[in-house]
Amino acid sequence: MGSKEEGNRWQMKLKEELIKTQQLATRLMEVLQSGPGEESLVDQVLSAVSKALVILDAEGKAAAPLGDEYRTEISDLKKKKILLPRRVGYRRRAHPYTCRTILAETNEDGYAWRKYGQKDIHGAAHPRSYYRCIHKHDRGCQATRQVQKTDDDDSVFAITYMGEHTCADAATLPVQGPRCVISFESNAAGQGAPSLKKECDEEVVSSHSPAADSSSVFPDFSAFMVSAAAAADQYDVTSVFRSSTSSLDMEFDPETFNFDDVFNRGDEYIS
DNA sequence: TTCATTTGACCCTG
DNA sequence: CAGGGTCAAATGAA
Repeated sequence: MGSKEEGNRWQMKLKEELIKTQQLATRLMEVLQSGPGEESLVDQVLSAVSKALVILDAEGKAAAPLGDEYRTEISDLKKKKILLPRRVGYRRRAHPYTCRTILAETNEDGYAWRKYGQKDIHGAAHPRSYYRCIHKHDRGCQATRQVQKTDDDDSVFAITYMGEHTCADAATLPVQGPRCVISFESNAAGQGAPSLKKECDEEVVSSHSPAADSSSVFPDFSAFMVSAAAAADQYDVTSVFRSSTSSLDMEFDPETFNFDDVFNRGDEYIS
């Protein structure tokens, strides 16, 4: 095809355009001072562009087309840690979503999760597993969860949900929520409890506090209520619907109530 | 061959 | 610097 010189020219041009795009996205992010959705989108754009630049730089140095031979070379460089692009757009727990922790007998909740990591946690008997929604990439679903067996009971999972599913449809909606042994409430949620991480307005779902969004954790909320009540029959389940101790001081009819509304409003209150 | 999980390294926050 | 969250290559299962 073209000469080496021509190849370099289009690479330069491409790089120029990518840099321009990167700058524009950066400016856009500043302008937006945006909500999570837009910010994450801009992040993705920035990340993609930065990665492209890294690749382009690598390719450019070799000034050769991307043949298998060259790919192997890059792979080798990576192995030797000579060519390791810094993770761009890497943001930990940057999402402003709420966290909810429950205890459940199973880590199955009907959603499709992809495990992306596991860590031994300091002082904990069991490792913590990290899951994200399988639709993170194709639908941009930001929901993640952490699953860890409790120290005192191997059969009970402490599951922390972060973010909500934005991928929900008939194919992904769970048939039934997890069998919940018990769930807690930190009534300090929104009151700045010192133990709560700043970056995560942790809201621990309570059997007493259904007004907090339980639907994202247990889309089949009534099933959750029944199992929770069965597991802890000392709870006055009916009282939860009258509870005024929750962060959302409101009454509702569980038959007709729209949990999505609660969640959305809940976010406003929480954040 | 494809896809999910494992695992070690990277990176951020306190 | 330690601890923990995330990434992505390696590996294994279907």
